[in-house]
Amino acid sequence: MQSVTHRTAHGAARIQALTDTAAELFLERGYEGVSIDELIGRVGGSRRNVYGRFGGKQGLFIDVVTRLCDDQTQPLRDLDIGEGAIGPTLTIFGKRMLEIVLQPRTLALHRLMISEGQRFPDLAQSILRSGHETGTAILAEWLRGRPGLRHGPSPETRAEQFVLLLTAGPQLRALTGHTAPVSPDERAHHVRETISTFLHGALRGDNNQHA
Amino acid sequence: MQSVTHRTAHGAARIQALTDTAAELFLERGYEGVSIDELIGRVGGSRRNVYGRFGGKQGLFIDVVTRLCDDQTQPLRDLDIGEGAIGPTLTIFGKRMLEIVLQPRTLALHRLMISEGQRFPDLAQSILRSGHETGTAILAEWLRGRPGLRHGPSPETRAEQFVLLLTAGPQLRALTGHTAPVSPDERAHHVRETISTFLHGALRGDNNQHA
DNA sequence: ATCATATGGTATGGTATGTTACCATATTTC
DNA sequence: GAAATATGGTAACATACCATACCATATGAT
Repeated sequence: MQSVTHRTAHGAARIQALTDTAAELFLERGYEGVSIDELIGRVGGSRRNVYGRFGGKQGLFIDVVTRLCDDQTQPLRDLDIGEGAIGPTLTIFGKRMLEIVLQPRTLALHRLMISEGQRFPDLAQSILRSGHETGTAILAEWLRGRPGLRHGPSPETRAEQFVLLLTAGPQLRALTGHTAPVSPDERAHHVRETISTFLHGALRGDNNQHA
Repeated sequence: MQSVTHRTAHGAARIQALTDTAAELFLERGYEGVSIDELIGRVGGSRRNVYGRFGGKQGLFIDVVTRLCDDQTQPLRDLDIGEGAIGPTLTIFGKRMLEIVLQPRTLALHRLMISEGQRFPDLAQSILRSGHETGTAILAEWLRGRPGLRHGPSPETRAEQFVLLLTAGPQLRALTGHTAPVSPDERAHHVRETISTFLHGALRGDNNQHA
């Protein structure tokens, strides 16, 4: 293990390239699908950059995925849903959220969470928190204190219901190789269907009776 | 490749034990996590049972997972939801479906679908069809021709919405190591919340207006 | 009873991989 | 300018693993 300080400028750039390339490779093929040899072959430099700075393959993986989690959280935090009526607000939120979830990087990170969840339990939870849970928390905060919601489930539960209703289907299809709703029209249609069910339910002429 | 007929009784039992053990190991550790050496070590016999009958590790994996798909479909087909009112019917269906989804085997198969989906695309779709899609198809069939549903999404879409709303959350938590709703009470509560939102929506005093 | 076949057990080839070690060179710091 | 340190490149070590081959034996078919 070498000192963390005293980085050569060239070395710092090398480390940057190392983590960037490692991120792409890990996202594409998972933990076991990437060999240090190939990684070094692409980036250049020597193995000591991996073992000296990250303590090995596992350390590199943890470092890379942790960074990917931060990157994933950012666009969710930037998602400003404003103060409009509930219908338009959910439309804005839904379109943006669906867009983020269906990005190749988000999908790959989600796959990583499930594939390597046994080997790296803490990482799996970090991914879940930085993605899914952050999205629902933002929506829950908006829903809280908002009038007009039916009694029953908490805002957190409502928010999770909406997010799952919105994302789970397309995400599952994308992960299994089916084509997800790719065109903006298809996505808008899906968002509309989701909001309709979420707000009004499937029952016709429902007037607040119980199930 | 040896003849498929002329199986010794002893040999047939050996093959059975081979696929059974392989199923457990693959479900637990994935494709790359299992070595032929360990498999043979547990079951006994020789490697030729793998290479002669299944053509190698990939063949064994495909055979095993295909069988697991059939096993997974069976309890879904046995799920008789009868002809009752929509509320009680969804309760029955929801409880049973949630129970099936949260079984360790179902969870492991779901994880396999996502982990090895790149290496075995056809298998991933088989798993999706035999599980998720079979469940939604059964519910969609029941919903079709049923009066009282709001216009808009098709029965297939409605059924998928219900199934995702019901299963996606607990499944995701279970796959990432969080504790899923394990006690019958927790599950019943989750089913109730799901049905409430699915039937009536989140909006109070909703009287069929559009979003 | 005899022959064909399936099976067991072991050995072997070849490849891939994670990890550590060593030495020469370039770069930074004093 | 000199010492300290980071970095590059290569090699070596130790495993692990898939796949195939070979021969002796047990089992089933005729």
